[in-house]
Amino acid sequence: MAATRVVTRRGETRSRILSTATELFGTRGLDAVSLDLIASEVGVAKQTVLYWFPSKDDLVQEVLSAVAAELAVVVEAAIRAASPDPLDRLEAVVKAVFSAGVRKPELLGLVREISRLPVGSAERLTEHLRPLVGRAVAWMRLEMDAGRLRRGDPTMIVALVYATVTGIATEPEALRVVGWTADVVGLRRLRSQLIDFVRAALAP
Amino acid sequence: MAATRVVTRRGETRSRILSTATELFGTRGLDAVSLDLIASEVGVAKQTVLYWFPSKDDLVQEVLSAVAAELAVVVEAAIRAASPDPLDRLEAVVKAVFSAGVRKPELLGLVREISRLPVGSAERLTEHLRPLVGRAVAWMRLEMDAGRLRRGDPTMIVALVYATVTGIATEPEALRVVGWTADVVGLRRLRSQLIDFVRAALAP
DNA sequence: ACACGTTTCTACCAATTGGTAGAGAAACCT
DNA sequence: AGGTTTCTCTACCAATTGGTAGAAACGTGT
Repeated sequence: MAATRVVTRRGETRSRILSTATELFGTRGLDAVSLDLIASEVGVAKQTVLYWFPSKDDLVQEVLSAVAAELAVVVEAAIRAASPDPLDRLEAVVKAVFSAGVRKPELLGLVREISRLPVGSAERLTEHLRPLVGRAVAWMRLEMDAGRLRRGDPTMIVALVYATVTGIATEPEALRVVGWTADVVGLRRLRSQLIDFVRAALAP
Repeated sequence: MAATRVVTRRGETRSRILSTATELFGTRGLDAVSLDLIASEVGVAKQTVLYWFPSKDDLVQEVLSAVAAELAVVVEAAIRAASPDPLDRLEAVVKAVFSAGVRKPELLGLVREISRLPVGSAERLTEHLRPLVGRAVAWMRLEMDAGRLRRGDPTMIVALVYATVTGIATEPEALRVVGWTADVVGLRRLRSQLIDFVRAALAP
């Protein structure tokens, strides 16, 4: 029986592999996801994956780059759209990141996995995010000096906000310990408390 | 050549396997750590591991129980030692958990891994932690009613504090993006900012 | 019709995985 | 001493891992 080949647009296979890999890596972890799994999920042979990405490591690198880029876009858009008041701006970013984390858990899941990436492999992610973080720190220092944000070490504060948001957005399982449910109501409640929490922590 | 057997106290091998497994699982993730690795780290054959723990899953379960128990002890001790003022008490707990996380990253690392544990497997951890969380929520509600803590949904607040502390304590790699260094000075600075952050977020 | 580059495939491979079977020490008990 | 239980080992095994070699299908230009 001759295998009937589904006609696809040029390069489409590649991008489908990339997005499937991103999702799987982000939700289950890099080690737990095999090339076979990715391939079967995409509906293709493992060797097709290895044709587009010479090795698993190459695939991981590209996934990390793509994730960092997407996150950067989300944050930038939120900043640009928000009012100049620092707490409003912060709320906009928190909301945007939280929404992204809920819609695509793999985004934050991958960022959170930096710590157990093979050394040097995380560079792809951090290099992409560094300018974003740098600007956030500078901006925060400015607002602190102007008395519109609570005083503190800006770099640590950025890190703390990041830890809080990603921590809360990536651990629905852990939240079930406190009786939280992942429905629409639960999500709204969680988001509103998250924003209150961050606002209270940073109000001058 | 006859293998010379090192004389060990009864049951010592078992506990050595357990603690080594805890450390490896917590720092590298459950999937990334093989029985062979654990065995060689302990200095024993893989089958010795399988003698004490009939399967990898059994080992994981015991590790989770042990971790949960240890965390519970740390938290309880901190609560008992602290002054009754809610913010002081909270600070004591945050300090204790943070210290534990720095001293033994695997503790919080494993808790953080709940979300990607095989379903039902996380129960061991959550069951151990549930009473602790329950008491924390009840206590927080009381203090809120008395006006000594900022108002909010107590369960969500507990979750947020947890997310903040574990997030910041388990991601030294991510912190390097903001130029943080993992030396004594960096750690002290991080801890002080973390406590300020949580205090500010919860002060009435 | 044919050649040629692109894309996907089948067929393998060595290494590693969790796990089984059973032998051989060591300690403990009459 | 001899027997039994406790503990650790060597020797395997089937399944899965990331990866290689190379053939077949496809589209395109001639």
